Amino acid sequence: MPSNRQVNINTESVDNYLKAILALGGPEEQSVSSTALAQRLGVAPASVTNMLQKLASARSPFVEYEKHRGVRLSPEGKRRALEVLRHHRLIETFLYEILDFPIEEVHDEAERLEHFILERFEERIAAKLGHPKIDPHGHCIPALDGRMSKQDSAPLIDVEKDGEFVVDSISDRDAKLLKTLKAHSITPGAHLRVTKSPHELVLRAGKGSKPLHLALSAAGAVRIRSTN
Amino acid sequence: MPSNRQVNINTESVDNYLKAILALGGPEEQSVSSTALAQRLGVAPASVTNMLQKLASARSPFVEYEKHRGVRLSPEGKRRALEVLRHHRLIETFLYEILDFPIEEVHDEAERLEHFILERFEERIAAKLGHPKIDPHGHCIPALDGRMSKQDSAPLIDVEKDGEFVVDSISDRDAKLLKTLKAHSITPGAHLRVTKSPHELVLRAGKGSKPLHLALSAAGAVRIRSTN
DNA sequence: CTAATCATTTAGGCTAGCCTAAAATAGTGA
DNA sequence: TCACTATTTTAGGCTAGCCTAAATGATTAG
Repeated sequence: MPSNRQVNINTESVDNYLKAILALGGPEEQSVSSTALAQRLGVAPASVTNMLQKLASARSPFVEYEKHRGVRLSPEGKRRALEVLRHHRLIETFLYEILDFPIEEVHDEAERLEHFILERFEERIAAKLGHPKIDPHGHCIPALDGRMSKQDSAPLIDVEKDGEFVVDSISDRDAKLLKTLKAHSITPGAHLRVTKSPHELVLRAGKGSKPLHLALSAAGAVRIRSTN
Repeated sequence: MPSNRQVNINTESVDNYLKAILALGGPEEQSVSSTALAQRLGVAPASVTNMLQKLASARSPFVEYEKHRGVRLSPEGKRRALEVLRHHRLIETFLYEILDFPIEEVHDEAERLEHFILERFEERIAAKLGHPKIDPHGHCIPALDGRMSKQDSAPLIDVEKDGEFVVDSISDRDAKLLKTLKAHSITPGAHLRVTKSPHELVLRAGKGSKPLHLALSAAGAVRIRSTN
């Protein structure tokens, strides 16, 4: 009696694992460690191992996983991860544009809703919004087929010398930071003058807005591109 | 060591039980049997008993439950049930009005979403919709404080003699029926001529629409009021 | 090249919510 | 009233997803 029993996998939990692997793997889709996943998802490393084993041994596996060597998305896993990301960003856009949510609140609400909507819902809000390509944080929204244009931007933390840039995007995971940045008019598309000092960056957007002193630790959340 | 351990209750499941008790108890809030609940929720009677015991022994109980005598909502349970009902009906209205969903699809989608939205979301869509009092099926939407105006209508199945009526509301639980009714212009507010025969009702709405032969078994889904 | 450290996996447990089968209770007709 | 039937509850099991503690594997400093 071989142990090919069917294992049921809770979609919500799986989605969260896949999204985390997508995000942590970065654009080069590097393999991701259990610990990194555990930290991001707020669960114990042992729980991650457990789930990865399930994901890898499903009928059509969502991940490629070798013991002790981290995990990568399979093509199927990547497809699903991008689908969830598309849901997430469309919902964020929708909450912001149609329901007038403040920018710093859309992430948490979208996080909750993204698992429970069907294609039809997605289709309708995409249509209602005119099939947007960018969400209110400046992030690309994957197309229906999973294609997503490459980001032509760099994290603010990599800035070498003082200068002027355009804000490309801002991570949605830290609501407080998002609110602070908004209060200083630092939003996607804004022009930004950056002055570097040992422990912080000083940011100035537009003219009327006060300069913002940003700890280097927070500067990874903002991506910029050159003004031209 | 007393057994006063804290029991965690999954909100989604609880919500479904509370909604079912509210619906089956009717406007007089009669006590509801395990079997009726089991049937409506699609679970085994034993599962219902189990859950009712949990609901009744929670810190602030959602139901009043006596073995073998059915179950009623506690004030707290009623409050929550009406809150979920409000969510459900607001979401339905929203899907129909803003996202242009076909009427027969809004129920299932709302069913999925209603558990996962926060007050803030509810608030926004209520505002966006102009604080509607009636959903697209003709059902009252409970107010924020749980108050809901009494239905001044009767089930179509109670019609004694032929006559003309106004469609008050239509149950959203049978998508197929909803679609059929729509095709015959039988929607909330429509004028309806009803002809009774032993096994069916014949319904005619407006002038251009064909008469609909409706089995008595389906006639509980439609509520009517008198034309005046 | 070995020992210490760090990362990861295994083993064993827990809870929620469902199930089935068996036991108990309530209701009813003779 | 008593037995029969239908309803409801109890008892015992299962799975998913989490946990902790212990064991194992990988890596790195001396």
